[in-house]
Amino acid sequence: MTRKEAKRLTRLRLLEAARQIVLAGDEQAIAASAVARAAGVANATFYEHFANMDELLRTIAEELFSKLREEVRGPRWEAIQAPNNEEKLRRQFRVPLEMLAANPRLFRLALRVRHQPRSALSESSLRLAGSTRRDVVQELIDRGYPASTPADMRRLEMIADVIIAAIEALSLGHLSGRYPSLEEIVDVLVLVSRGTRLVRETAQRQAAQRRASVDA
Amino acid sequence: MTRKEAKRLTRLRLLEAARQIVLAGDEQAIAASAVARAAGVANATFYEHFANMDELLRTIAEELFSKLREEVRGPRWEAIQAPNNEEKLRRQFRVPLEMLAANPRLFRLALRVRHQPRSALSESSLRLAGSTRRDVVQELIDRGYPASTPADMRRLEMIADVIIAAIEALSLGHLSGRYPSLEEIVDVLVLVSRGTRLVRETAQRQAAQRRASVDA
DNA sequence: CAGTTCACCGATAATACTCTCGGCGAAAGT
DNA sequence: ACTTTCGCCGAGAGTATTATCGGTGAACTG
Repeated sequence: MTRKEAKRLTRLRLLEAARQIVLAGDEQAIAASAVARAAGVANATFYEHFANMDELLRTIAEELFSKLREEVRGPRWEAIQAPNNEEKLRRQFRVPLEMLAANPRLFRLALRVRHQPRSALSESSLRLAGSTRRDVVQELIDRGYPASTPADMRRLEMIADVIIAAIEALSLGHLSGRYPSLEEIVDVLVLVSRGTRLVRETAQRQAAQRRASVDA
Repeated sequence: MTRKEAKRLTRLRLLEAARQIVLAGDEQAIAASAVARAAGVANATFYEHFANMDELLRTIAEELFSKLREEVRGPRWEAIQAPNNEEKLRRQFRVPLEMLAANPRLFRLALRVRHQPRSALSESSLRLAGSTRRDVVQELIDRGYPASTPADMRRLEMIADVIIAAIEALSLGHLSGRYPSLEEIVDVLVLVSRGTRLVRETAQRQAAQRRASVDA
């Protein structure tokens, strides 16, 4: 079935052309005609594959952002394997930093699109942001942060928001050349997270007290 | 000179119409004709006042973002007046939080536009971001953080970036309804900044040692 | 009061984009 | 081999925008 394959190929060519335009930062005024031109097919052919531009944009947004999510999330087990706690914490910051630095165009796209409710790309970007927050919250719970009351959960979400925002802001500084050394960035992130550990220690003390009173 | 006044008035009407469109989040596809229509003047009249859309956008960007800067920066003296150090720190977080929460459309515009190099609005937004960072760095220096070496300065800029990113991220969470209580947000910000104070204490200890060795 | 300026406007040329329609030619079916 | 399918395309109707040009009448000038 060569015909199906050919169609799949032109669809892929259209998607790839659009991906390049979007990653280059020109997604504002992206036009079906421009995508078709870049893909080397006629204008009308675009509409054989997609009902309109939004449908194509939603497709590539899904691909790009789920890829970014996997890239940032995937190597976490590696971070967890670290020999001691200090190094484990450093890796949990270093791994996402490296991933964002390695995908600057995709990272910048995610930032650009996040606050643009009218864009077809924003929905996927927001889903990515939401799942990242959930992941970080889960990580905090695994590290022993308290999560029993709604107020606890709100605090964990806030801490997660701060950690994510910090990693993003410093990655951006790295990409723009202001902070050339990733290790210096990790130093600051470790420093910042030191304050939040008070939350955990308080919770552990309280848990110990609870255990003691049960024993008594 | 009623004619000059009339002209100034229609210019203001055009600016106000554009401001509303931009703050409503429709700055992507904003058109000269749409602005003229909203301002109640003919299309051609737009070009009596501005050479093109970009010129108008740069004008309102300058106005809006310098206003936002003043609003966030202005009440700082009030924060500094606080009775004790703990309350002073809390106010230094609370004041910008309240300002961002009080200007949600403008705040969201600043976020939206920041990573959009092709937008006529981005330049002003980036200037705002840069000056905010300088302000926060200065604040850290005033609070006794070390700033003698380039590495010190980089660290202060990173800490400032983290503080700003944290305030913005949590303000956004507040606006989206996730964190209804500003006091809970301030709690988390205080917690986070606790870790960075290690930098200051180390510097002060070193300064004390220097003084001691000079005395000796 | 006569002449001039000028803020505004209607009309329009030029440009760009979306989406559809009918046809063509090669692959697929029988 | 003959027919059908279908992926692609050229052309074009419909729509929206930018930017300009000449006209108009009221404000300004002397």
